[in-house]
Amino acid sequence: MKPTIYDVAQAAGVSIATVSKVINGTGRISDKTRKHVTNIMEQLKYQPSMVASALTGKSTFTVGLTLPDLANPFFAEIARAVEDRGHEYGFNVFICSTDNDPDREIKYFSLLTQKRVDGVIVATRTEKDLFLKKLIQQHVPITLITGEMPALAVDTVMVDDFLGGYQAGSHLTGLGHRRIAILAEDVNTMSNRERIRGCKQAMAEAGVASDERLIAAGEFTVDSGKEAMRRLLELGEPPTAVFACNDLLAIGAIQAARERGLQLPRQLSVVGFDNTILATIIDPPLTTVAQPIQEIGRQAMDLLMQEIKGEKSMRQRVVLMPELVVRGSTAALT
Amino acid sequence: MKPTIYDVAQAAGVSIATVSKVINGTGRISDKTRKHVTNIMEQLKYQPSMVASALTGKSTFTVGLTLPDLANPFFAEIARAVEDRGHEYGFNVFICSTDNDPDREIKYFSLLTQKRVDGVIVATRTEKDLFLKKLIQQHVPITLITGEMPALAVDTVMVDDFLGGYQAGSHLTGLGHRRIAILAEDVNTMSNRERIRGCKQAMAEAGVASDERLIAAGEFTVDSGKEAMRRLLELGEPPTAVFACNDLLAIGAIQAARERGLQLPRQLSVVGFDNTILATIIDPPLTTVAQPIQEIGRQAMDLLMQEIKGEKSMRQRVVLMPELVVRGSTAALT
DNA sequence: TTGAAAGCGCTAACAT
DNA sequence: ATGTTAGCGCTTTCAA
Repeated sequence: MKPTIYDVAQAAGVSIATVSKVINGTGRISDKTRKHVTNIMEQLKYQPSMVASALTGKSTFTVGLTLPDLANPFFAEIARAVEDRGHEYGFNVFICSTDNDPDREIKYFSLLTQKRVDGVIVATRTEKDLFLKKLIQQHVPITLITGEMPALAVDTVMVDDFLGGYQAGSHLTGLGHRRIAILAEDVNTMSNRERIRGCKQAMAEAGVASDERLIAAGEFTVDSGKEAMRRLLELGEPPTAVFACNDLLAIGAIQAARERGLQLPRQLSVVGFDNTILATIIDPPLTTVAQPIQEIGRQAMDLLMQEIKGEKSMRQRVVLMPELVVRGSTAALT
Repeated sequence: MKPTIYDVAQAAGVSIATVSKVINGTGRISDKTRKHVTNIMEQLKYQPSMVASALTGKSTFTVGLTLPDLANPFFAEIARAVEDRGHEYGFNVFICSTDNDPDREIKYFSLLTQKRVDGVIVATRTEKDLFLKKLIQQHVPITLITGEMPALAVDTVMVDDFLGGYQAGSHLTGLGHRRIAILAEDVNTMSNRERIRGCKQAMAEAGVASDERLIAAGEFTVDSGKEAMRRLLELGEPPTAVFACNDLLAIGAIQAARERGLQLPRQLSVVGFDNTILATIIDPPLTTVAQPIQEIGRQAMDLLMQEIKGEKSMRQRVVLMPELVVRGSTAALT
């Protein structure tokens, strides 16, 4: 059996209280006994049980991270960033891919709360924010990322989607494009709506009319982007440029264009969003609006930690700036 | 405060023992009280504390997953597969990216054991298997994936790397290639060694000499592959085909070839390994040796569960078959 | 069929 | 400076 605090107390000839104190560095212990106990602990390879200590009211040093799909490179990168910052705090993270399935969300919700996680970072968003509301109701510290600005008082870190869309739009209009299509994951998510709005704003400022027929929606997949682009290319007057609301869609668009025999970027310019590893892998390399993924993970964790430690009474919203990264998938209209 | 079993007992007018029994479906309880108690629990939104129950000797329903880097698409896909199977068992998974850094490994080891995880799936491998040995020593159930065949009695699920290499090699020689380069992540990992050996075997059988100067090693990154390929292309008699031990390296090779102005696959054939999402995104689409990622995750979890439940005395090694997926990055030598 | 009570490994007053 | 002890929320004999 694993040694307990009793075993080390006995072996050291002290009380368990003393051992507890040297473990936690609390109370006043003579240097001598401290060292002695420390030695014994090492000898016995003693590992304090966090489950026992959690039961006494201390935290579990565990947080949950819910996201749609860990296999999606964007979320994988987010998860890594969150994990890293968590690790610095000595926290572990439970990863929870929900596939946007309410049933999975509920199941994970129940597992997380039963395990008494100290908080959860939510990168999912489903109908009516049911998951979120349940968490709030249970007073679980939360921070929201990758998302909307919900009608709920919750810590949030987000990027300025409008600005990102605007950057994409200006880039394209600046290149002379006037028939600009937009590919969204789902026009109903606030982030996508804002990106679209930003893009349209840039177009309007450049005197470019936006054509609703050039706005297509789908899912967060390459195939969805490809399909949508195919349809757009069949239009009588096809677009000369596309702004896709994420890299996966942008890649689908590129593939569809290739399929049609178009030369990129000469005959079609494509701008993505996210700046995942995929943007550097596709040919031509994707011009895309970069999200500061590291920073998102870091800030999300930081906010959550403050919440957990009760260092903060006010909820806050951190808005990070996106940045257009110009690569080879965009060119001046010829 | 969150309601405890006492609150439920009191509200239901029964003892905590009774409540415990209806929670766990143990003992004999009359249908009437069972329903009554169940109602009360719902009313109070009672969630049994797994930390308390874990303290009484039950398991934590938690496992750890160690991998080099969650942001690497291959490992992200592995993680997702593991998570999914774990979820079916009602388990959560702690993700632990180590960057192959022994310090991080140790820190995670200590966190995982202190939290009394029920087991860990290890997809990392570092010097001297220190991490692994520590786990074994602590009697933590383990299963190894993505890896070697260690000189340790541990459950393992692996793919037949030799066969995978052989498939890649045969494909290339079958296409008429005779100058075949090999890009490895690290010639010292057993899996890479086996892949190389398999490829060489296929070459030998086709009467193709293998040239040690055409074998390059690097890291598990695109850049590393690009760099290695650049050097190979500067050789007096450059290769006409490359077998890369993973998709990232293969992509680097493709990019280096492009950089040189080579037409793919006409002037250079490339075969990867893993069949990650990247293989379908790169242009030309990558011919690659597919690892059955879902199956790996599933089997790993299954083995671990058996181990945890003590249903099995023997350690086993499950060997899965890889499968060559032919796409556009390979062509007959002209 | 139900309940009383002892523990699981630890923390935190409170004594000494 | 160190020890005693009462919990933390649950499971599990063992009685009733």
